[in-house]
Amino acid sequence: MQQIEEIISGSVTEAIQSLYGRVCSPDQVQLQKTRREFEGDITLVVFPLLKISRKTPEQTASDIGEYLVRNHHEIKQYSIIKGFLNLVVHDSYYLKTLNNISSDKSYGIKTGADNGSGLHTGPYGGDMMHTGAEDQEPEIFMVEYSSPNTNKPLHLGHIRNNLLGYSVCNILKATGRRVIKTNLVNDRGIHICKSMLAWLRHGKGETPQSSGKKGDHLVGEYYVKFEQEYRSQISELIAGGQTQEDAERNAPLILEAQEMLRKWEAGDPEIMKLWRTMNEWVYEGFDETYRKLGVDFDKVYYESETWLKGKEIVLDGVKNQLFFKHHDGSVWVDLKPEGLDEKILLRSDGTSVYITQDIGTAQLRQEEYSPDKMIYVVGNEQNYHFKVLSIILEKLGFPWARSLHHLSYGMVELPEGRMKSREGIVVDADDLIAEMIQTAREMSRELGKLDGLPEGEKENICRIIGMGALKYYILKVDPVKNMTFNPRESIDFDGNTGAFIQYTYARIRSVFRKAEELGIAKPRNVSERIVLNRKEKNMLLLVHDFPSVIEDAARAYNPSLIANFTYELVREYNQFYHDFSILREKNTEKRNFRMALSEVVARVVRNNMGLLGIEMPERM
RNA sequence: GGUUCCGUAGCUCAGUUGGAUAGAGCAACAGCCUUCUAAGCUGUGGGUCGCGCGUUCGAAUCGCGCCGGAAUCACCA
Repeated sequence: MQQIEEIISGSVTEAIQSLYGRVCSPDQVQLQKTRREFEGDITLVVFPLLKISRKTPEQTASDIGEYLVRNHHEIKQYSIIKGFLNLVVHDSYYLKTLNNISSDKSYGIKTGADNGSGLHTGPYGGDMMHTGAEDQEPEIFMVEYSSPNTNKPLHLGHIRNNLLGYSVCNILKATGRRVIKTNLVNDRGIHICKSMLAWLRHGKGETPQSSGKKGDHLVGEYYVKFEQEYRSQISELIAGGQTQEDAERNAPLILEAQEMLRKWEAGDPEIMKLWRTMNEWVYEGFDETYRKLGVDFDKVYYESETWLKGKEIVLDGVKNQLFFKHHDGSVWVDLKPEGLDEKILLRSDGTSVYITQDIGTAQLRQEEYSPDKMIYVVGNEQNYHFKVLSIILEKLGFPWARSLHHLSYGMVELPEGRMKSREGIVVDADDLIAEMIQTAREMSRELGKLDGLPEGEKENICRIIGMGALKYYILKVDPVKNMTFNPRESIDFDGNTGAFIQYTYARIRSVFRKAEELGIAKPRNVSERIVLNRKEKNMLLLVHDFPSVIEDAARAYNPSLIANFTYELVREYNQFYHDFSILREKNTEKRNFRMALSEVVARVVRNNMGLLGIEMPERM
């Protein structure tokens, strides 16, 4: 409600000045949307002003209401309920807004997000956002997301990560920031050695080509095989009298894997060759999953290329006495002054740990891109890690240390509880995607709505619906919260779902196809004298708010705000669609208005869903 | 045990600078298609906003203390 709120807020200040001869502070002028059950669009809460007016709430509200109606033609009338001054904004104001929006193809979107989801691009035409900031260099955001290990395929947790990261990037772009999407692939370490070892022992030369398996799944199978074998070795050792801990440390398989890691770090040609080969298989698999998910990256970092960098920085830190060495040669940082514990930075054998590598990568990113802000989309299980990382970078004196932001998101749980990869209770990303699309196919066949369309088009629509359902189901939830993934519910197409939103869009498109059939031209401009009904006004209010919702979502790194806003808008539209005719409206001015309104709603819906990475079907 | 996060209808979730009688969807039940797409719309029932105290004209929202759940505190990543 940016514009009108600014107008009203300004005139309330005026009113107070003129009525009571006092200046009030901006935070005393509290405006909000009028609740549904009362007449009005915007409500002024008068309680904070009573100290100034020294009158009753009713009298104060009445004074101000009177002033506003007299001095501002946008305000049509007012009513007072308790301490709430409800203001009715003139319909013509909203109609004017509609005309502005209609002619501004990039309404609410400052810079086109070139994500291939049909976002309207172009310069921002309106003047509702960021006034005065247009000349400044845009801020650069580097957003890291996905960051998989290369020993197994992507699962449901990665899906939330990828969708969140990708969507946040779109939203940031839409508010005019420059964004560099980045992925940090954990391609080295003990985990991949486990897969490699199991493959050497049992693989018999199996390749994706020879087996017809997707590369990441193939490698993942060997990882599972390793874990199984390792566990049975542990059991044997425990049966032989060892403690759990000793058994885990002494099992021959783990020793062999560790030996392999040492060889890798020493650059053993045989091991390197196998490592490259198996990682290549995984990348081909990942690429396919990313493509299906519709996410991509501008820059990919590999841990194997950055891990040494962190080591250098840490060793410098030792020289400068920021860190210290234990007798065994391991390097630590003391975080007790910060209320934390000591944290290891280099192992006693000199090899680097996870956080070492992250220090190096951060520095590398600064050298290459000098971003204003570095966002890490990483699960909340790593909250501690990122807290420590920030403190260490600050200790090291990097001026950009404070530009790190951990976009922490909650776990995805199944109705039965947490996913456990060791017990095979995981939702595989590829399986899930296939299942969603399959359900969309079955649903479409049942409803028969796509009958008669070419097979390819049908398939594409089902893909759009299935993926939309999945993406919406995940993105509508506030990132900070743990969420339950209920497979049955996720493929639901009723209610607050992606399909419901897509359906609304398809309906509007259908109206316009019909209009074309009937020879009804799209209106260019809408009369500003029309009397609006409740539904129409509600929608205009929402559309009017749209740019500020995107700003909020960008500020909070929270796509769910956009999802929920869009849901509210389409719910309103469906009620309107049910209660009123568009093309059959006899009054031409009204018909034109409703067409223009529908067109704008469709556009906002499409743009918003594009920010979530969700495509819109022309029919469904 | 320390730290951080979460707790709203049977279930999944909204509710964001503190504002009016806390909202949706799912599930259940009852209705609405000769019409621009019924993947829709309408209605009914369903709440100690985890509990308590405090701040305030006003608290789901802020503070403190409990209770419950999750994560984390590794020479794993």
